[in-house]
Amino acid sequence: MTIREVARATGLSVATISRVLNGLGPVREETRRKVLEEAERLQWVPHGAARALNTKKTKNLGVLLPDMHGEFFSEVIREIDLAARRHDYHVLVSSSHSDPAEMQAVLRALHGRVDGVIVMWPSSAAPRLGKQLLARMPAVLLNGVSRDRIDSLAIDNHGGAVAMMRHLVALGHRRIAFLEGPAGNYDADERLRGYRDVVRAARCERRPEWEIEGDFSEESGFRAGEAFRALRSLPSAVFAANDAMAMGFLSAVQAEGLRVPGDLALAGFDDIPMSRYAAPPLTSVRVPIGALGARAVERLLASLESASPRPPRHETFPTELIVRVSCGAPSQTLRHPISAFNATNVKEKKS
Amino acid sequence: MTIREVARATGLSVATISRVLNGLGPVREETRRKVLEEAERLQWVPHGAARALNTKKTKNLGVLLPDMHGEFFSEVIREIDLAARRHDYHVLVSSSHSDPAEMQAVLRALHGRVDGVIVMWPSSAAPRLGKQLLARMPAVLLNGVSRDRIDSLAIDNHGGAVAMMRHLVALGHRRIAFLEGPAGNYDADERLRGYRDVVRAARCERRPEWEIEGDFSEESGFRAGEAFRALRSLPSAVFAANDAMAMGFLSAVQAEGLRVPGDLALAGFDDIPMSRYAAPPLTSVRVPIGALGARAVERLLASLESASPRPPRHETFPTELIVRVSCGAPSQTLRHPISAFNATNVKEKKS
DNA sequence: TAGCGTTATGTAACCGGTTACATGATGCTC
DNA sequence: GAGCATCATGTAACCGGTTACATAACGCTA
Repeated sequence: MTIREVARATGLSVATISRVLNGLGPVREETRRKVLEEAERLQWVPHGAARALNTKKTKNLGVLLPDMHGEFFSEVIREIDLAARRHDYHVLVSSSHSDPAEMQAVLRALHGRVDGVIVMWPSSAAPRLGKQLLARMPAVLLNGVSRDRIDSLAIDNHGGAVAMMRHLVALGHRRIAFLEGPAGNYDADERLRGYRDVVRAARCERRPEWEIEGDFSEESGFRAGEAFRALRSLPSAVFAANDAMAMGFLSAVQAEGLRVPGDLALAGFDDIPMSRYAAPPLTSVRVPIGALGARAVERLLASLESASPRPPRHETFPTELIVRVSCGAPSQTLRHPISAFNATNVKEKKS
Repeated sequence: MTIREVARATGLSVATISRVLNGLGPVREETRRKVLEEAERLQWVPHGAARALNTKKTKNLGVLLPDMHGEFFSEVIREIDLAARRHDYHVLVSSSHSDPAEMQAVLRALHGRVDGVIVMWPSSAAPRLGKQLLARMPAVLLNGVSRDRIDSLAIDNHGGAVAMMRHLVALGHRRIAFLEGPAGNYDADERLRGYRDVVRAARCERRPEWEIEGDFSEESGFRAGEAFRALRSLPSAVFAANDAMAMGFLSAVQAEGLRVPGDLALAGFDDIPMSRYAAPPLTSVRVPIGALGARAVERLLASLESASPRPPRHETFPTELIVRVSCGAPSQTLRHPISAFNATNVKEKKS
């Protein structure tokens, strides 16, 4: 079933069929109706690849995600898909990439299948490779700051961590441990940096053993919780780099008989849905996942649809402190504004 | 940068370039090397749409998901993507469909963009619409039994629910409430059916108010937990149709001072990662998400690659009872075998 | 050295749309 | 009624690959 068959069935030419389909050239109302009727009757749908070949627009967006699990990623995909569909685009995902070379291979294979890509690559090594990888394809980096001339969006990880630490300090804590995310992960590193900045600024007690290793998984949090008792000096609060680890940690220390927040304050990051239902409900930092995905699509489409190349922009999304009872404070929500919220140009630099 | 430019640069014809690329016809080793070198130097990658147009293979698979959140969907996508990539396919997702008409529209738009689709449509209404929707595109139904001639895969929801109920009965419970999933959802309905079957078979006490409404969300579980006290007659156990609701419910009843499993046994379904870290760890029914996704891909590719149409098959995946302490039993794992595990032909019927 | 099979490569049609340009019909003005 | 603008439609080139078929070169045998 091709456009030519529809043309034959209606006694018109292929050009007219195409015009009706795309609402372009002038077409008599009667002709238009006849074409639509016949197309419907023959169940004809234009062939995506054929169309893509000469318009050079596939109406597909690629989404590349790192090798990680969890609710966070499903939310991002969901929001991206919703935003894309509003603009008549489809989403091609490729998840679970651990290694730059593999990602590059996928990126090449995407030539002619997508019009642009949204790349989420939280490895700190990303910026250096960004330019080489993405030079030939319009792209938006999600959650990895680019030092190249590529649009990018990020969460204010540092600001969120600082806000949480200040909250803990305000509650009187000076002995605060940090449960780290995977080394080399951009989000994890930024959150750690925020932790350290406040530890220094607020003259908190500092001990190397209070920077505990983790990898963002519930299990690593659980293991950290099991090992917690063995610390030579116990902190009064633990700030986990994400909620999943906080939940695992919570489960382990409660099994050991520790009471939260009575004996120990606990805080997380991400505010996943489950955190509200933890026992006790978990104080966390909310991350605007949906807004992030939608904005990435907007940005990408804007640069696809504008003829002239636009200067790359970097945008940081603010986070929000969600105070529940796991740190002993009364439940409330504090917005945490950051100065860099409005889009700011990244200063260009030679490659 | 097209194949013709590579041809010009090497002094060869486009046919030879194409042959080298696809490893087809006979090519001199020296020629092959020259082509590959030049392609690399010019950064040439074949154009997906052009290729798709005449091979009639896009090497893309579509995945249509319903309008639901949560870890379950991200796992399914992940596994599908991994399996697809092993076979050199890409995955085009379209999520958040609530309405058959909308889904049909997307399905049409996929013509010429994908070679086949994996459809997850847990609405009980799906089977009737399946044939009309999917007649023109190779498809595998995930988690919705088809009464039409379409391949399908499903979880043994009924068997899993029965196993859990028997476990509760074996622990001495006769007053068991069920926290339902959304009405019309296939998984939810099957789990409810399993609950009712055991209630009847084991002569459990029956009360209409013990079939509590829910919609699979944490929040609906939480609300059910808040309302729990108001029941005129309290059950000794609650079986939630999924873990997310169980977690919400747990949070609410614990806040009211109920002890689990002391005062009340609680069980879930899905065995999401978080369930292991609940306090108390949640007894649940494990669902083989990964295997399901991978198998769907295998099936779809098999029917794409075989020339002759193959008879549609329906396959049910077994579940596994995961016993933790939320029901008061000692922690252990029971496999629950079902008779229908091996693929069985769905009997064909006239449409 | 003619004849033939085998191997390496070239030529051009084709996939199913879009669109620049050509053509034909119609209505309006003077 | 000739000239011209406007509208509706048709013709055919083109997008960038693949592949059937043609051709050229080579080696081998009789």
